[in-house]
Amino acid sequence: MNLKELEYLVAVDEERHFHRAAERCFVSQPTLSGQLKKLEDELGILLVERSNRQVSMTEAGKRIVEMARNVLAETRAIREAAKYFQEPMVGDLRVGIIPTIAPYLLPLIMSKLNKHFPKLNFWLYEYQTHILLEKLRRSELDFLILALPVEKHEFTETDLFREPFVLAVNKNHKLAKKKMVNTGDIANQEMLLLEEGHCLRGHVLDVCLLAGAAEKGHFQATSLETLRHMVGEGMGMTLIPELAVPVKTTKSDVVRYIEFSDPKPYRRIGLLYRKNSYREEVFVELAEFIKSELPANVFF
Amino acid sequence: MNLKELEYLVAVDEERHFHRAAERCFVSQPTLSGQLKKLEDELGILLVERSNRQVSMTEAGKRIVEMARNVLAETRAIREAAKYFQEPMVGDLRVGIIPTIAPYLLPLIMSKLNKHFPKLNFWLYEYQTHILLEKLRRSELDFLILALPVEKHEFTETDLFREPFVLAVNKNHKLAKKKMVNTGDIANQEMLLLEEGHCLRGHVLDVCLLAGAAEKGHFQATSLETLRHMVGEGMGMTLIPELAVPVKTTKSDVVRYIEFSDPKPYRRIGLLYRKNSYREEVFVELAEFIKSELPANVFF
DNA sequence: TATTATGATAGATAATATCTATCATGCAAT
DNA sequence: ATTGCATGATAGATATTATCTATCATAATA
Repeated sequence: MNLKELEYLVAVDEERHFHRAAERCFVSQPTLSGQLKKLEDELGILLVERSNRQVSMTEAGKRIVEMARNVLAETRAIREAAKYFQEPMVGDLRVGIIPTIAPYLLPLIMSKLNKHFPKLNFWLYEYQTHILLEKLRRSELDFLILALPVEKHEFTETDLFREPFVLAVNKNHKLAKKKMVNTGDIANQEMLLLEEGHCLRGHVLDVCLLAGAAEKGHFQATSLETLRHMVGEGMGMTLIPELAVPVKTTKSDVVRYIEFSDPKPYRRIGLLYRKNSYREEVFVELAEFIKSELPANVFF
Repeated sequence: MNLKELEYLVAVDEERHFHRAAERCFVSQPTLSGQLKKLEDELGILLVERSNRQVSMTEAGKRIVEMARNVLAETRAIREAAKYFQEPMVGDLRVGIIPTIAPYLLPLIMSKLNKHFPKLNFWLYEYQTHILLEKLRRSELDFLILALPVEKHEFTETDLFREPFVLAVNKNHKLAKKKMVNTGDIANQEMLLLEEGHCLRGHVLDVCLLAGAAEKGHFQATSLETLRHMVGEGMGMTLIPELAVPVKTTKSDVVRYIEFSDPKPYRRIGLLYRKNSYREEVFVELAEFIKSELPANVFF
């Protein structure tokens, strides 16, 4: 068995055609045929069902081509790791961020990140936590920025900051004039929440349950911005994470944002990457840099 | 890059000596030296630090040798999978079982399993759940028999049976003469429990908390048999899983086992294996067979 | 029945992994 | 300082094998 044979097998699985598969591997069709046959002989089983009209994989072939893909992915990873060791802070970095952080955090840090790590290319992907975790596991992403904890022992967590929640109410609400609120103020209130799937929904719900507030039924929002507009329409109140609060608010704004007095409710935001990732040092350095560039209001 | 180069790298890492490493790979030392150099040239980094007196791995080498090991492990898995497809019900099967099931379940099924699957060699390993899960993840074991659920999304669960708990009391205890008990009977009682680490401890504790019983302090047992003896010594009562109850009990036995009336407390016992394991069919067939051979008292 | 698409086979060639023999280096004992 | 020893590197020859071109075999289709 060798890596080329496995490449040929994968190519045949994907092209379902020996000639095209061979072309893709930059070899002639007899070469590919021969090497594939050699692999089958060595393994003692038929992997590919050939007929003059169509190519298909046997049951064994389907299983083994998956394993072959794993092997090839790992060899790619070796090459990438080698490149990294040649020069650590160079190359592509695929970053996953949850939708309730991305639009508020990225404008604060991206230009600084690009300036400080000029040879790193950041590829940004925005998905909900469960999708990000799956993509991280499959090595489709290199690290994530999301709300902690996630409690997956295959990943390493690094804290970035604690983001306080702020109460968002309509300007006509009786709480709108207060400078500060405490959790007692929202007891027995009904809260607008994000739809299922957003981790923020769960965190806000936790705060609400603790404070004695409940979810306002039939009003689940699909994004934080929708939620904000719903508050603006006077449909209810909600909790907004600090970074999503506009920096400047004027008296004409229909939504008022009111800080909580201590102990403030908050969520932990952090960085997540695969344990023993060879780029661990990069991630740690990134985390340190991001921390140093954050506004003071997320450290309290 | 090819598989042999990776083998040579791993051998050098393990032998820390080019000649011995070459011997292990059945090639001459110049061959190994040359191929390793080729790998380093291709990757563009030094993997092995050579001096006349000692061989050591560079930082990059340490990381990459780990990845190389992964690649080689996966190729071994391909070969094993191929063997499996040649003849599915043949070969070695490494089975992990928790200590509160193994000594009671295995005598009931092992001889029948060996008769029914004569070409399968069962290698049995007894550890607590968290160790088994780690070994399963690392492919050191093929499947587990343990208490469900474990809620690891990388594994597939298959139910085997529901094992009722039975109350074990000393023959002099006031409950000893009852034919049946219900959870009300153990309210406010103190229970002897297994030490931390055994999943059975948690399950029994759940039942106790629900029934209003509490743990008897300072008396944690290291095994189910110790627990049974402690009951025999009159130190207290406990819950014993059905399969651990002796088939025949006589009036002279110091421990009395009393069934619960419905709804009986129970634990789910099942089979666990890695998702997408190519041997899934074997495990499903094994589960079916085990189910068909179990005594009726674990199905209720 | 001829045509076409497809994978298999044969034999030659190029690439390369491997071998043996030897060298270069530096530590250790004298 | 000198010699011997252990160890990895190098050179050149050889064996292995991956690959190529040309051709064949097969079956579906017109």
